[in-house]
Amino acid sequence: MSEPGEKRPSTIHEVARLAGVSHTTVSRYLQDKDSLKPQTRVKVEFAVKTLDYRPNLVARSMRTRRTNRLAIVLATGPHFPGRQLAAASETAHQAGYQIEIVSVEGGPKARAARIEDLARSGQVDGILALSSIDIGAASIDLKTKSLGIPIVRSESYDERLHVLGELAGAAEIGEIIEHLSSLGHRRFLHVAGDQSFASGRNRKRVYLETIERLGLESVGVYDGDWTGQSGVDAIASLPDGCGVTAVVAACDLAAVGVIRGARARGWSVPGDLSVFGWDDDEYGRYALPSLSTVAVDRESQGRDGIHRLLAEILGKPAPEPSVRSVNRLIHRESTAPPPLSADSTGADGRSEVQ
Amino acid sequence: MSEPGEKRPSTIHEVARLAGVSHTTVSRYLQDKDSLKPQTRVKVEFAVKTLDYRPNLVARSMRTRRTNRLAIVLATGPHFPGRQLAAASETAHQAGYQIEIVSVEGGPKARAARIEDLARSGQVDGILALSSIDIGAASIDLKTKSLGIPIVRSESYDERLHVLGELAGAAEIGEIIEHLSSLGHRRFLHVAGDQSFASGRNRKRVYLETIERLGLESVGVYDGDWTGQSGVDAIASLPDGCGVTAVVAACDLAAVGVIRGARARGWSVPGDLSVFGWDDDEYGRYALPSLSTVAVDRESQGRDGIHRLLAEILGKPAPEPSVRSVNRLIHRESTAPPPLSADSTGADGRSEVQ
DNA sequence: CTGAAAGCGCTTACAG
DNA sequence: CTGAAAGCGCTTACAG
Repeated sequence: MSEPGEKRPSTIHEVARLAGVSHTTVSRYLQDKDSLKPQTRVKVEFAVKTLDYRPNLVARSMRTRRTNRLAIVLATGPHFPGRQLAAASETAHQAGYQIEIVSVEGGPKARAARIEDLARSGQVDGILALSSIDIGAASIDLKTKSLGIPIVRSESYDERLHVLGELAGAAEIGEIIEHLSSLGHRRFLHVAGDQSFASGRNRKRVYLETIERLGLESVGVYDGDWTGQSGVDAIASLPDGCGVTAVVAACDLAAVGVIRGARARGWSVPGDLSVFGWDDDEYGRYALPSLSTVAVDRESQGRDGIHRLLAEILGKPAPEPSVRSVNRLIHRESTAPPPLSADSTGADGRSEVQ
Repeated sequence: MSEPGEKRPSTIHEVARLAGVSHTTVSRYLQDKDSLKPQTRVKVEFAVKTLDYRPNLVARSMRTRRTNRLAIVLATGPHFPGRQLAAASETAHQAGYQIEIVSVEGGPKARAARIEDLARSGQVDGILALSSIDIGAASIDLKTKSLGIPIVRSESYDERLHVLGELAGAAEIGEIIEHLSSLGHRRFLHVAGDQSFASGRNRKRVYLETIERLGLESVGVYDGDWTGQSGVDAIASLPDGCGVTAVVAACDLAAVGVIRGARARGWSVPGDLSVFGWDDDEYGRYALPSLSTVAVDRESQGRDGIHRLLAEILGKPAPEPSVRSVNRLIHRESTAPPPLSADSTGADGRSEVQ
């Protein structure tokens, strides 16, 4: 292991010796170069450069009881929150913090345990749980225990304000249905996301409530799992002649599956069936037909999450989100008015050739 | 900051006091419960449980000079290596290591600097750079410097063996062209990936070499950037009557763009134009037409990367990859023999309605 | 099998 | 402006 060229990193003492000062002075230089008299500063500067010295961050943390590191926990899955992360990293770096991403696996219980270990390991100053991870009830346990460091759950602006109550974080599903209704659609299907995720549950609930509120009809909810296959299966499971003309999918991938499933039954999209997704994934922009969807302001989510976490760490009041995060509907080729004969998805089937 | 309910985490000394033993004994208990005599062990066990004690990992690391943490560095981008990460995490956990994911931003220079800082911070025992990140020449600098900890670059099996020489990591491009050629295709187009990535460069090089080797024709290489738009633009840039019948895209997203671009010119896929992607993204499976592509064995990549890193850390010889990683071609609806009249992508254009 | 002592590499009062 | 001393919470020889 100790090979010839392998230098051990130099310590603050070695720098001090080379500079001819005490290690206290070197430490001071590290904290604030201007606290040294110029002549001393030059000597230390030289020694640091010569030895290419970097402070041992573990030792520093041990002494200061701070790490300047923030953990973002998430579950690796089909929907990796890359854009939230990028924005969160940038925000954290600006505040002088490093980000570490920790993926936690297993059930809610195992995940909560892992988060608690992390919180109490002394290795990070705070934890941001992206909303894509579901620690559910376990997060309440975490709250009541004292973990020593703040844990913040990233949520959408709407969820945070609780303004929309039951609609929290899925209000756009209501807008989608209203829009489709205004185009003339009356019979809907929802391909739900994994119900172990809050986002999946909320979208399903808002779907049902909006159908009810507007006096529309639902041919049912297909309990999917965010996959393309669930979209295919949802359509395949529909009885002939059900008369559905619009599908609200919980995510873009499921929506693409719905379109494929529709094609397999000879239904045209959007001729016979309108399909709405959620995510604004890049694929949907180029798909045939391109996908109507919900563009999520992931950057704000990541940014605001870090801001709230930093506020808690520093003991400041929770900040107002800089900009109201906008989850806006994007209308593309997969939605249109329903066919004149509302039963084109009925028993007689195919109204489009290939 | 110090709120009423906020307990400070307990220390090994407090456990020792409660158990009526020395903190040395508690530490010993933490390392190996069987090294204590049963009666003592019970007392310590009780104290640990009562105080819900967790060792401060920062202090432990400081003392042992090991962290049992591995960093995986990557650049956040359109192709997030979720599956490699999941496999890498699992492998690391089995070996008793925690994984931390660090995203490094900026140019190659800035990224290399960030990696060096990390390596010398004492916060991790080793670093795995997923091949999706390009530290290029900077990685050589990193090698020559002594960073104190091992850094391993994750590469595909082929890259590692250097068996294929120039074809490293992109051999499947050759297979794709051979297959398309066997179907009767003669004129090709390559939509290249970002040339600042090794994978982008290799695929382009193998494309050109294979075209040459098989005596085929290329109407050119469109220098793309992994996006769907680059696929659209590549097709739009083609002169009328160029006679191309097959497109080899550097990734699935570009391939989807190509299909959309073809449709915009009235070309049918695969009727007039065959399109091959690379990635086996889930979208391509459900797209219309579904996408022929290359399935990458990302799990093996992640697993093998960690195995090699652990071997270096422990000073063992580099392990043979458990299974030869197989990047296999998947043939779906987007490829077929060329049209009988080979100039269907020519000036007269549209051979398919809608 | 157990305890007293040293020390990992830093930072931060406290003196001067 | 600078230095000597204490200490962050652990682990690990070294004695007993």
